[in-house]
Amino acid sequence: MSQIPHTSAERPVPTSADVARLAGVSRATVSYVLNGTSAVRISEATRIRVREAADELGYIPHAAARSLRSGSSRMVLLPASPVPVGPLYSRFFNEFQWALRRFDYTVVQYGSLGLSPDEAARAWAELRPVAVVGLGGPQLTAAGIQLLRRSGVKAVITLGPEPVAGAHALAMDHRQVGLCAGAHLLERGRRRIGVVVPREPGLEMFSQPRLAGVRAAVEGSGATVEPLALSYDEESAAALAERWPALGLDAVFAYNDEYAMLLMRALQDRGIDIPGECAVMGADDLLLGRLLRPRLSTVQLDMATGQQLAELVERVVRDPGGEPERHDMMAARAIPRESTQPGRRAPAHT
Amino acid sequence: MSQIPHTSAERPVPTSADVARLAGVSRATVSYVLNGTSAVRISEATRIRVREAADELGYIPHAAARSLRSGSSRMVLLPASPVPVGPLYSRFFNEFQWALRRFDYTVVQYGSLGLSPDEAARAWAELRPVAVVGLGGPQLTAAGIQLLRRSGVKAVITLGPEPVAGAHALAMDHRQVGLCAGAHLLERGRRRIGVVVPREPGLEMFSQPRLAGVRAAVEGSGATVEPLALSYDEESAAALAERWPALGLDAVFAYNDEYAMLLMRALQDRGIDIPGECAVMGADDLLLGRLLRPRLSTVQLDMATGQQLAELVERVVRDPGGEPERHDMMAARAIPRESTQPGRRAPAHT
DNA sequence: TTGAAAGCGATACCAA
DNA sequence: TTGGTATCGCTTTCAA
Repeated sequence: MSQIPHTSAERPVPTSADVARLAGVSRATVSYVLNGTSAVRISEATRIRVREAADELGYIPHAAARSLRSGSSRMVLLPASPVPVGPLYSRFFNEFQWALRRFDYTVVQYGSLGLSPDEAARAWAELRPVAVVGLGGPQLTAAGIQLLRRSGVKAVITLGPEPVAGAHALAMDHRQVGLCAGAHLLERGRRRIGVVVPREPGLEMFSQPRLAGVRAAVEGSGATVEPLALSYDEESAAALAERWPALGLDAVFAYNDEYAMLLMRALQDRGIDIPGECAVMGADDLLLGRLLRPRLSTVQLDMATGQQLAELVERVVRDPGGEPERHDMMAARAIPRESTQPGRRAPAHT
Repeated sequence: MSQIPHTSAERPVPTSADVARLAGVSRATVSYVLNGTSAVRISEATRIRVREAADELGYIPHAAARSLRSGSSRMVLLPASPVPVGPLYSRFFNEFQWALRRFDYTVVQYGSLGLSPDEAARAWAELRPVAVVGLGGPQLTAAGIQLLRRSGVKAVITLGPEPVAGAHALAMDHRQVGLCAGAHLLERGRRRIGVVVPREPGLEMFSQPRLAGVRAAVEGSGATVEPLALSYDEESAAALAERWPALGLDAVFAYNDEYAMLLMRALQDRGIDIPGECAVMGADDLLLGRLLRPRLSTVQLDMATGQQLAELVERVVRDPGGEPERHDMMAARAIPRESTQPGRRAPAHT
């Protein structure tokens, strides 16, 4: 009864039936025109009428209805990372999404913070994506992968360092990072190497392989490796610096450039000379490493390109039957700078 | 004909009809049991039979079918940011998603890199989300918002500094940041203030209001404000430092802590004393600012909590008719450290 | 307490 | 060249 002025907010959302009615054709014809179905020939006049009707109504197809009917969603689901990703990952993800869109996929990130792996997998499966691409480890377990496959997901691809049963893997082997760092420090004559392992949850997936890499690098050299837990705050760094003399280390690989900066500052504040008394090495080659004094030696990563990964997705979706493939797609190399230089004191500040 | 051994990969995805068949009941009963419909009483025996059948088949409901039938998706869509977000935003987003899930929403991020605003809005609308929450500005335009509303989106909420027509706004007014910084620098006796404006695209939305805030702060004080374009790389910073003497500035507000670190290093390398000759101020209160020498003064932001935003979403979805609300939800305050201290030289390095 | 059946929106086969 | 219609998986009203 009461006429609501609501700026027409109550107007129902137009469907293809509305378009058909306005254009004076059937819904089938609307579908043909709007999807450019080549198997059927429609007169130019009708095409135009349909298009105009769709425009006038502001018609937008309903993805759920379409995928229900067609049986496939062309949706690629990426479990969103709960930890802030660095510029490296960010660039990779952007590339990846862009490449997937060229293959006509819809890319969607689904955050599952606070969900158990099983709950998360269930939630993802409800969306019936055609592919799931995520970090392995706690996020994407073997059980979760099985569940996804049962609910019609054609391609499950993990990016983690460890391949997971049942999924294709784009193995970004972070041991390479540790190997590089370890080899570089050995070469510089360091013998007692500390390795920072962040206390922050969710990072074990990267930190453990990096630690293992350092261990592998020093294997048989007589050098020793000492894991050092560190939280990303000043107190933790200060406490570690306090213990430093007792540890008797002459080098430290600090997980990444940010932890390296944190620890290096704490060590310098305790009067420990870098690199004279202790070499410090980071990873990820962030800009900040070049801004520090001494300049921070680091490990640079070449990650897989998003394009490559998108091609893998497309291939696996097309042929879901194949055996899980495993691709190694990470190269690492040491970038020596001042913080690991042998036999000299840090340059004085200007 | 040909029996395919494919590890049962070809097995069709179970539907509620399969569950019904296995449990020996109708699909209606399955729906009642699995959704815990309270209006209908089902005997305990059947409930158990249905649950067991569902478990055995690994049945997972089809979200698209459900939302098609029910007419609403309970999906909240967040346009994903193409630029890597800092720890501040990351924490906020996590909180927000968590809170939304408590309201039984499904949160999905949709990246639209390389899509025009109109194309992006169309792509979002196809998913028929119940709400869209995004940064305003180039991402979410007035036209896009209208399109979304027409396709049934109940709540469109922008987070940007500027409210956009037709959307509710949780205005995070970044002018506050500039105001704080400007006021702090004035109070410290600085008169010629440079303001770094990042050249990186996508940041104007924040950098322009921050600049405007500084301008507002110095209004009438006789102090001057000089915008300084800067890219996030060493060359750009070195070039700016080169021009520094000619600029004759005695303070600079560097957009955020990272740009501040970049510029401060370049200035120090040119032999310019911080804060003696020039005060440097950052924003976002990152850990790295405390690790620099001199320690970096900064502006700390209190962003809206995710809980608050989730409540706004829920409220607007429940009552979509209301006038667009505008909430101001950002407070900022200066955190003075060494890099803006008056009348003294930087402390010597140990 | 349970089942039959309508229908959400879009697509594609078969007829006309 | 175009239209009628069955169908995808699920919810929900109405009957039994």
